[in-house]
Amino acid sequence: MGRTPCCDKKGLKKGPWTPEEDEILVNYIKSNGHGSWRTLPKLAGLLRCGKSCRLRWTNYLRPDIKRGPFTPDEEKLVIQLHAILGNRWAAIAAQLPGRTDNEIKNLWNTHLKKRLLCMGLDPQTHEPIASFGAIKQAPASPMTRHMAQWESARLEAEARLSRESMLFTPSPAGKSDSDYFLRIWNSEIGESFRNLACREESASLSPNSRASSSLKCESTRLSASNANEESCKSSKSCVEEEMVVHGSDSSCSNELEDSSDSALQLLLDFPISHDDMSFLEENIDNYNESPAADSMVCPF
DNA sequence: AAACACATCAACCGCACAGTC
DNA sequence: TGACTGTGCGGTTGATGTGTT
Repeated sequence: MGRTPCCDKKGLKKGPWTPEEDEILVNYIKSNGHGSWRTLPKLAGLLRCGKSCRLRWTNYLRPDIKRGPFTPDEEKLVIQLHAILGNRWAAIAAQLPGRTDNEIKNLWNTHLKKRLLCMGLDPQTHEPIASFGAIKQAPASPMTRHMAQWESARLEAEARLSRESMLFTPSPAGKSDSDYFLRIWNSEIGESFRNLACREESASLSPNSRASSSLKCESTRLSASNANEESCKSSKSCVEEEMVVHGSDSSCSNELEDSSDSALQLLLDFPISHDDMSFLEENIDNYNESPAADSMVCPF
């Protein structure tokens, strides 16, 4: 039993969108919302299939799209997220406000993949390629992979919710990014990272201090959970709690933006597994310092 | 200036999954 | 419970732009 096509293809236009079509689509969605994508083209008077309309809107016409080249930080973030999520472009895109899955997928296929290859890293596993004679790296443990899968699923769910809420309840200018990351940090995703941190910390402590550490972690976890339930009324305190967990000094900035940046950085820099990520961290620095890496002489 | 190679990115295609009946 | 529908995602393609010979 084959699937029925998403719409009747006869008489429907394909190929690049014209400015007129864009205008029709934008005007329609602004006044009516997209509703059912399948019926949208008919209602809006477009000779396109619903799928095409959805793609055009999400990848190009959406008002929150950020255009222009990726910054080094964004590229670093993409690489780190790819190491965790793999080719789950939508989930990765959700962590980069204003960027689309298509855009990130293109960035990966045209630049980042090549750069990793040139650095002697397998773009899929992010592990050194043996033939490059790179430092031998232990494969990630099954536990790590399992955790990554859970994180991946959680990220995706969180991402979807965030994206939807952002789409329909635009936040004041300049506030969205920080709130966005704080939301992630205080979500289950953040919780699992916090728990990981607790385990890491406990493992390196004596039994006595381990007990107090786990208490501290538990109370932190509960605090974060409560904060989450209360929509994290005090963003700063949420982040400061994480500073305690990570054994970092609590001299974080009072600025909201700085706090959320710290939260994001903690999330990204967190040693999911030293086996998994440490070599990547080292290489990412090199990669950032040599933006022309993709133009290097490389066998790939 | 022309021809060619390569890079980029918008758009399409087909599959998977969740929801509905 | 299974057929069917709608939507989203990831892989791939092809048009266009840019650089090189």
